[in-house]
Amino acid sequence: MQFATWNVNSLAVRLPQVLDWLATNPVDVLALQETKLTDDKFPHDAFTQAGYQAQWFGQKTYNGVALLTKAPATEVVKNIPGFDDELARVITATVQGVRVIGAYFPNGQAPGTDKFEYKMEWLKSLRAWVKEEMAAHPQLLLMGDYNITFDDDDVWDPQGMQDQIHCTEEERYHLRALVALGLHDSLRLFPQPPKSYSWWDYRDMAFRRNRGLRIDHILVSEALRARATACTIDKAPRKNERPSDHTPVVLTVA
DNA sequence: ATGCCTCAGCTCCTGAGA
Repeated sequence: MQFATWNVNSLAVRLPQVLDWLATNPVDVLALQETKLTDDKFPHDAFTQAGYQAQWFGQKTYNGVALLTKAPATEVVKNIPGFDDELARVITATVQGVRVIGAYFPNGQAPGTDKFEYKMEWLKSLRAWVKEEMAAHPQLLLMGDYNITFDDDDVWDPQGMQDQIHCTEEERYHLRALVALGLHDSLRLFPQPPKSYSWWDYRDMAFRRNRGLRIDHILVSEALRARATACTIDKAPRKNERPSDHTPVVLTVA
């Protein structure tokens, strides 16, 4: 069984690329972020024709998340229960016995801003809720665009980005606190090429120069870690014409 | 350079992303 996450930066623009990718990477679950579509505009027919059922939760202009699944998705929850949020960032469902949380974590803009404070509050609420979900669902996976790096290995220029957004100690504290619930960073369960990133700026030929960040993650519960056999970053879609600035992360479990 | 690209939209500039 395979799970993947991909921030597509507008599903309206990227739909053909997502369909192409699914045709060659027929994963069981694909979590999308930054669909940037209101729910009435979600292209569910295109996914149905491709053999995927969809659950979606969007809004105008920004944010928006979805889960594409081969098998039916049940117990669907949108956003974080108990956390009042105007922004569409989280979608959760049970698929083939696995609790799947797809999330678009807040960017946070810069330390000291209102958006950074919102990111901290959001992270706190997410953690409380993930803890509850883990108690109810031993087989659990939290994947998406975290907008946080774990450490210097996730950053092309650790010195230049020290204490900058995605790399602050406060953000990393919250990321480690999620792990401390009993989750595992899938990618690092397996050997990876050095300088493995999931996002590259559109500017300055950043992808060609591999000036990137690893900010898209798949965290898995202990029960799912025991089943994991591979985790990879697929850089191929970043080479497309009009690519998303993010590229998919893929987890394989037995 | 509070910029460099890219995307959405009250669209020919601005806000936001990361």
